[in-house]
Amino acid sequence: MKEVAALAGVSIKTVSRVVNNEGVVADETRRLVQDAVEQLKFRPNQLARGLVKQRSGSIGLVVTNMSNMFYSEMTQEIMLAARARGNHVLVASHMGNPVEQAEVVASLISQGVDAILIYPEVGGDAKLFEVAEGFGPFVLMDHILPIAVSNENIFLLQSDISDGIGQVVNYLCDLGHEQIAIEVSANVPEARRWRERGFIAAMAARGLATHRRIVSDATNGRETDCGGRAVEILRETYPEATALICYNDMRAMGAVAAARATGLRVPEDLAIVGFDNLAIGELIDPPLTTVSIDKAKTAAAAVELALSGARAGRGTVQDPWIVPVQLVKRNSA
Amino acid sequence: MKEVAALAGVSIKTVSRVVNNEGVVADETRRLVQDAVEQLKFRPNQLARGLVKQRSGSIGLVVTNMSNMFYSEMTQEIMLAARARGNHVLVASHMGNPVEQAEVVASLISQGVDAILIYPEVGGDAKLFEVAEGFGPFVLMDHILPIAVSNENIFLLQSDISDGIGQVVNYLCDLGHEQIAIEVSANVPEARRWRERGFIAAMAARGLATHRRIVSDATNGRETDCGGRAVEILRETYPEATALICYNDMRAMGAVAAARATGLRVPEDLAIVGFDNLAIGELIDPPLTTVSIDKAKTAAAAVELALSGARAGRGTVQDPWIVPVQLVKRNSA
DNA sequence: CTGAAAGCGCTTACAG
DNA sequence: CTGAAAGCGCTTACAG
Repeated sequence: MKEVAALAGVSIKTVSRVVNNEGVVADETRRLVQDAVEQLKFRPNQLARGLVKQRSGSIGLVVTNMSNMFYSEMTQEIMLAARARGNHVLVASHMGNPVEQAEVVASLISQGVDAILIYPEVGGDAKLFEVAEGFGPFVLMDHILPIAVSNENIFLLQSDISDGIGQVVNYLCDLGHEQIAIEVSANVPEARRWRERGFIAAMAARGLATHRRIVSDATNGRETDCGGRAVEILRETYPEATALICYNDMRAMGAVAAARATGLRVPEDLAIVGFDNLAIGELIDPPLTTVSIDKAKTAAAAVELALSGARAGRGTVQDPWIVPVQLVKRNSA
Repeated sequence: MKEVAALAGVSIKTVSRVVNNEGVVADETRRLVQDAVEQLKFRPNQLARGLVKQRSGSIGLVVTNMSNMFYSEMTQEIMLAARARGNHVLVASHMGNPVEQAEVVASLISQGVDAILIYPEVGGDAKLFEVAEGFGPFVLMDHILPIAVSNENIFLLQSDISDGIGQVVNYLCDLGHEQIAIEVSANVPEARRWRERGFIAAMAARGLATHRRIVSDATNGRETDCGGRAVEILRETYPEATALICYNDMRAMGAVAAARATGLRVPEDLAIVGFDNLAIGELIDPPLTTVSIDKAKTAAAAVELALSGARAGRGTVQDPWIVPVQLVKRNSA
């Protein structure tokens, strides 16, 4: 910038003005500066800008594991939404490890991100909030706060899971299913109840009391293996089940593969429903019946919260921002 | 830092010394400073540090589209490799658009990334190098330079595609296939030749001259649809083919789904082979035969080039860093 | 072993 | 319409 100013014969302040297109600059002066900028291939240093403006123009995104397609599809949408508003995104994964999660968040804050979007690992909240104290906006995605938190920098954005479960249950019941199992995650006490509550309520509304909860976390942490385990457990503990609602599409795909491997026809012997509406679900055999969450809309909301914080006027801890959800009927159920 | 210095009763330089664990500091002074750091929950501002050190501690990663699982799996590995060396990663996607690609790269550079890892869109090189002029390290992944470039800041890292194709061809030939088609991308002149050359050479080595190239880019840009189109085109133009080698796993999965939809059994009527060894390939029916690229090793190499540049001593334009590749035999061929 | 000065490349708050 | 000064939060290159 100093060089540009020298070449154009003006002060750096004037260069700053034309580069940022702010204030009033004489047309001729502007042209002079623009020429110098081109000639020197000058590109403003956003780091320096960020230092004085106290905002870096980048937001941090923390996911569990990018290999789970849900996160990669969401990441894609979040990148697009962020870029549409002139921001970058720094991604990191915590791999389901609360310690790693806290470190990664601390590191992102140190790096100067303006906000953090995170799919928190359940059980890591205490450490997380300790590390993020004083920082914000801090947007928690699809998360239920286990503890009362009164931090006006924390925001909540959730898909309407229990409504989704309700749609699934009604659909399965309409199909004639009466023995329905739901797969939930072992180390997710709150989220489990979230799903479970919706499930039990929806079943009760249809006059069904017989159902079963399957806890199937695979020790290796691979989502698809969890789905496979769910089918095994189902055969052992609840063989009369005719339908299985999986925690997400990755697991549902694992469940479909496992069912096939044990000679079960899907959906004739066992109907399987997923959650997330991943693109790949359309391609497997049979195409997956699932609950679609609007990823573009969710991403836009997340970026809105990240950039506007409290001014967004939504998504507070008291009143989470809920994104609606839609059943997609295909052939696995 | 100023506050910490005040609280500890030392100069900010001393605080800097203990925070960065450099130079010599008296034990007592160190303790004083550490206490102040804890009390104030001080976290060094990496932006400021980056400004003076002229390195931000983050590297940019530009992929085509995170929804393609190949990129998300690679992103995961790159994040891990970067973090292992204390770096962050800024991700962006160019969606196959050369203009967007150039903008995204310029923006990343402006943002102060220390290096850029990119899966370049073929045909966008001119614009890309113009925008990246003077910047480096600039690591091009799985890319062939269409033009001679003598820029010591540009590095090349590639999977050994043609060896992979060779392994596939030999495997298919051993299985008895003689009519083999390969799917390539339309707007990828160089990369096309890369694959094609390996393919033709391998076929010739087995004494086979009959083969066919399928160009099947779906207009909507969805990889899986490209694979579907490939099968359609194959039925129309080369029905005697018994095997199809797809450009990648996403396309292969689309091809499997399309084959199934037209009543073709895989692999009995049509053997299908992918490329990339995505996790999901194991789960579809039939499990995908594919070429595995070592993503962790590739990511480590990429980050090495990004951080050490020319000092890595490998991966130059004249002598690209080639990562070996391995056929994974499953049931789709 | 410790600190004062200068500066990284910008912007803010003024003054002219 | 334009510019000089101060400062964002650090580090570098010194001096003591």
